[in-house]
Amino acid sequence: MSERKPRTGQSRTTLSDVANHIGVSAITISRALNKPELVSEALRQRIDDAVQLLGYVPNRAARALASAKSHSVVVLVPSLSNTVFVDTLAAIHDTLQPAGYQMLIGDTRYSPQAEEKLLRTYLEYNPDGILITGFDHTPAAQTLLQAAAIPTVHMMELAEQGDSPCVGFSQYDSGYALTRFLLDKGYRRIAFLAAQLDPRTLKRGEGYRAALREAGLYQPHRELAEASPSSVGLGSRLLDRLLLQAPDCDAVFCNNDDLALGVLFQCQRRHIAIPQQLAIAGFNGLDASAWSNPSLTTVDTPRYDIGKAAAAMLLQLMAGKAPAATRVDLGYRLLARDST
Amino acid sequence: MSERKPRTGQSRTTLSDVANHIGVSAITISRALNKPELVSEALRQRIDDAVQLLGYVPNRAARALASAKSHSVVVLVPSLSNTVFVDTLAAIHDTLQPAGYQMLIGDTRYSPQAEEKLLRTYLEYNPDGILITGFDHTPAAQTLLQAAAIPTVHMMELAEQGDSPCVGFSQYDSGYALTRFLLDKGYRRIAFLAAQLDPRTLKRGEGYRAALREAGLYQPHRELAEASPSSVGLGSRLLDRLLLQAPDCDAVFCNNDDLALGVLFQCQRRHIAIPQQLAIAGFNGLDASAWSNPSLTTVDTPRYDIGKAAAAMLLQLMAGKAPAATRVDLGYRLLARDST
DNA sequence: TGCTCGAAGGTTAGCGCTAACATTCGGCAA
DNA sequence: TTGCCGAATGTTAGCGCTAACCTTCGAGCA
Repeated sequence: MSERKPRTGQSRTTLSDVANHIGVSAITISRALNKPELVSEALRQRIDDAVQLLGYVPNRAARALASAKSHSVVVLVPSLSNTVFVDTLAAIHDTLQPAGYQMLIGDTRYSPQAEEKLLRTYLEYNPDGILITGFDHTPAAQTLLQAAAIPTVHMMELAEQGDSPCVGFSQYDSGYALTRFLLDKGYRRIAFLAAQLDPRTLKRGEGYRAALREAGLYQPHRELAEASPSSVGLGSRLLDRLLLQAPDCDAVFCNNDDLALGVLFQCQRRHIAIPQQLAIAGFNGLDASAWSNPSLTTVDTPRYDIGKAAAAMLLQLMAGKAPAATRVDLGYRLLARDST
Repeated sequence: MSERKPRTGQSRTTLSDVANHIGVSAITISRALNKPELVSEALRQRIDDAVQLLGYVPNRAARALASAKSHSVVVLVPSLSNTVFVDTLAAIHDTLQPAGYQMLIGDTRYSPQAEEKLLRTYLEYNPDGILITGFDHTPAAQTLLQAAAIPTVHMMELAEQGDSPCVGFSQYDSGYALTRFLLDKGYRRIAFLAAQLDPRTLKRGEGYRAALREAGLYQPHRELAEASPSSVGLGSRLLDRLLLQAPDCDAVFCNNDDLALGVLFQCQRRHIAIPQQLAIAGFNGLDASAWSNPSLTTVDTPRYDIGKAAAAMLLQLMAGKAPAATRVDLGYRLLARDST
C-alpha cells in the first residue's frame, strides 16, 4: 500500500493553481485566457490579477497535446548567413508573429539530405504549417510532406508542374534577362561566375546559357562555378581564374553581389577599368552594390515580399480557406548601374 | 448514455499503434526508441521495422509533458541580419544539435521590451536552457529569468558584477585597443562613427573616449552616432556629415565594417586618399574588409567561438554539472591592414 | 534443490491542458 | 405561471507519452 513518489519536483504554477486561488474551475481560467469573450468581465479581471500575482505561464506542450494544434510553423531555409533568406525570414516573422504562430527555423545548409532530417525532426512538433525553400527535396522528404498532410508553401521558386502552393519568381527568367541586358548593351563575350551551386543558382545559369546560345555566343570556357559558399574573397579569386581561362571576356555576370564586389575589388588591383575593359553585373541587390565605385548593376529580388506573401498564403491554408492564388510570381527588378 | 464524440479526426500513428502492431506494450516501444539498451536486440529490430512501416513520428508535445523536459533551448539575439549573431547562431546550432537539443530562435530587434515579450512567450515552451545576448534586460525580464530557474548563459559581453555565466569579450577593451592602435600610429584627430546604438556599440564608444581622454585628445564633435541599423549606405552618408562638423579629422573609427566600407567608398568618390589623408578602421572582421582597396583595418571578434563556448557551457549546466569556468573571455584580434 | 538476482518487459497513473457535453440561472415571451 | 433560451460556468475524459514501480523468468551458485 506504499504511496508512489510524485513525479514532479517543485513545478511551476499551473492552471488549477490559479483556479484554486480564486475558487473557480480550471477550464474557466483556460477560457479567460484563450477565449476571453466567453467569460464575464468581472471574473476575467480577477483571473488576470491572479495570473499576474502567481506568475502563471501556460504550458505550450500541454496545450498542444490537448488541442492537437501547436501554433507553430516550420520554416526551412538553405542558409542563415545569406541575406536573401534572412530577409525572407524577417518577413515571415513579421507576418506569423501577430497571428500567434511561432517559427521553428531550420537551416538545411543547402543539403536536401539535411533538409529531410530536419523535416523529420520538426514534424515531431506537430507543426500547423510548413514553409520550405524551393522544390529540390529528397523523395523521402516529399513522402513525409505528403503523409503529414500539413499546409505547405514553397518559397523562392515557382512550381514547374503540379499545383503546390508557391511564392517566388522565375530564376531562369531573371538569369536570362540579365544576360539579355548585357547583350543589348553590346557585350559579346560574357562570362558567368557562380558559387554555392544550389538549384536557384543553376537555373539562373541555364537562363544565361539560353540567352547566349540564342545569340550564338555561348562559350563553355567562360563559365566558372565553385561549390563553396559565395563571398567577396571568392569573387576576387574567381576573377583571377577566369582571366586565365578566358582572358578575352568583356563582361561578367556574377551570380551574387558578394562575388561581384570581389570581382570589382580584384579588377581595381589589376588596374582593369570598369566598365570600359570589363563590365560587371551582380545579383540580389545587396546594399553595398549601390555604393561601390562604380556602383554595380544587379537584379533586385523581392525577398521580403516573398516571405510576406508565403506566410500570408500559409495563414490562409492553415485557416482552411482557399488562398486567392496558389502560385504567386513576384518578379524581379533589373537595376542598371555604372558597372555596365 | 450517448457516446461522446471522439476528439481526434484521422490522427497520426501513435506509440500504441506501433505497440499493437507487434503485440507488446507501449512503454516497450518508448524504451526501444529512447533507451534502446533496455530492450533486447531481437525485439528492438522488430520495433524499428514496425516504426518504419507505419511511419511513426513521435509527438514532442506529449513527450515534453510526460517527462517535464522539452529538449529545447531558447536563443535570443538582437538581430538576424547582422553577421555577428548569425555566425554565433551557427555555432550554437552545431553544438546543440548533436546533443539532441532544438533551438528556439528569437530576434529581439535590439529592443529589451521585445526581448521581454519573447522571453515570456518562449518560457511557455518549458525550455531546458536559455542563451541570451548581453546583460541589458528589463527588470521584468530579469525577474522572469530568475523565477524560471532555468540554466542561462549570457553571450557577447562579460558580467561586470555577479556571477552570471557568460562568454564573450570586453567590448570596452576592444574599443580602447583600436583607438590606442590609431594613436600609436600617430593619428591625433580620431573620429568615431556608430550606428545601431546597442549596449555593445556604446561600450566600444566608451573605450574610444577613454583612450582619447587619456591622451588629452578627446573632442565630442568628432563623434557621430545614428540609431538606425548599420549599412554601407549609412557609412557613406555619415562620412559626409562628419566632414561637415569635423573637417580636420585624420582617422575614423567605424563601429562596424559595413560603415567602414561605406566610408571608404565615399572617400573614393570625394577623392580623399586612404590612408594618406584619412585612415579608416572598422570592426568585426567581415569578409569584404580584407579585399577592399585598400584593405580595411578591423577588429576580428570571436563570434563563432562565443557561440560554441556558450552552448557548451549551457550543456554542462543543463546536465547539472559545474562548468570549468562560468566567465569565459575569448578576447579579440586587431587586424592591422592598409587603411591605417 | 532452493534461492537470489538481474535482464526484459508490463501496469498504472498522471504530466497540464482543452473538446465536448452538462448544468445553472436569470430574463422574457406567451 | 410555464417554458424556453442563451450566457456563464462546471464536469468528465482524454490528448500521447513516460516515471515509478511491479512481474516474470531463466541463469548462476551454494
